[in-house]
Amino acid sequence: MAFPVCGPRPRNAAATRASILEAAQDRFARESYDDVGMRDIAGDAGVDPALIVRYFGSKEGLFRAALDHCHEGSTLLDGDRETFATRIAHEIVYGTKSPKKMQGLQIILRSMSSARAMEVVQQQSCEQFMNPLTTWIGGDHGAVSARMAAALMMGMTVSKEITGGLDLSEAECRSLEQRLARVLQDIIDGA
Amino acid sequence: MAFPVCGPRPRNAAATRASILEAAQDRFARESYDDVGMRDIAGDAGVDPALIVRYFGSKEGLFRAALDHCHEGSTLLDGDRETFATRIAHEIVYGTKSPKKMQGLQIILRSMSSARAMEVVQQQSCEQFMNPLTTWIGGDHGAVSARMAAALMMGMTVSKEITGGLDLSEAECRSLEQRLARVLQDIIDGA
DNA sequence: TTCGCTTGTCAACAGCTGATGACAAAGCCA
DNA sequence: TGGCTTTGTCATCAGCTGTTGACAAGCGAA
Repeated sequence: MAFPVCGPRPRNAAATRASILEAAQDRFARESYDDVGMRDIAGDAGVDPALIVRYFGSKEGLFRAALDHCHEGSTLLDGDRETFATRIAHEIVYGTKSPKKMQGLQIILRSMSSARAMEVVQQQSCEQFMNPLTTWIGGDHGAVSARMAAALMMGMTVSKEITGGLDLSEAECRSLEQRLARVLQDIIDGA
Repeated sequence: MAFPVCGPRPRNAAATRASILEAAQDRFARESYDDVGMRDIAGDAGVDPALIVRYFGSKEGLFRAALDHCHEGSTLLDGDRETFATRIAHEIVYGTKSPKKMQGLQIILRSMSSARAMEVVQQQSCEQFMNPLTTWIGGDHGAVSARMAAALMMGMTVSKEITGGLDLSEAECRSLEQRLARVLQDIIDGA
């Protein structure tokens, strides 16, 4: 990621841009828009902060680009419809702290309450998350089902975040996984 | 709230303290910890910012006091167990933007991703929200059920927040309310 | 070589933030 | 009255933030 050798960074605009973008994604997935500084991202990418401004215009521009670059609305929906709920439930209960699969969702949740990032979050969460889910579920009650399913997924992520990981026993984790899968499947089936 | 007449505020420590606390609650329920400034709260309360520091020690102290002062874990659970889900569902779907009933929950969600407020949020959300809910639900699967119920409630609130209110038709709102109530009731019943 | 464009770095700025300590006045007690 | 504490205000500070413009160096073209 960062460049170990001293001296200026090798001249490679595309690679540098990619480094910045990746660093931004990682940071924004872990900390809120306000808590992440340009100097933090620049440091991670091994780059001067001024370069970020040149490439992405502003911090908000970088944030938008980072969120844009997460195409997970589709990857999350990849797979059989019958196993959707079990896959998601497993990911939620046993998934790692910062899973690449849900990086976009993490970024959205982290910065949803920052006034500066709000506009970007609103737009992107609709385009990348809610709308794909709604059409994927389909049917007359697609919008309502999508709302509920998204709420459960986001809520569980928030809940984990707030209490610092779900502190449940092994048996409780299994129970949670099963019940989560069942409720989720019922929701998307329109039960 | 603020004092219309010019000149210094009348000398009344208790009332002034209460004014600050109320202003802080309203602000923190609407904006994130980072977005709310001492000067904002002081302005709302009609007080000099320095006075806040004297009464509450620091911004974090004020935030903790504001969150402490919300005893809604109990008020939210007031009422019959059979109608719990319908009450909550109605509140979520048709509740006002900043309901007094869920002010504590709003504050928690707004500032959950701010590093500075994190510690306070973690502690308070357990004491005021998760633990009461867990014991209220009771039984062997109380902890798991509480997790899921809380996730659904928080997730719906987050979802509304992210998309700027749930833009659904009247019929969809009714459908959402009904389905939400049913799912929620099933969760707390351990189905 | 020399020119010109690209890529990266550096120092610095204006703006805002939370916090501090000196100060003024009110109210109370002797 | 005179002195003391409480209550509120003011000016100001150090620290951090995003952003800017000047500067240095790489690198291909003429």
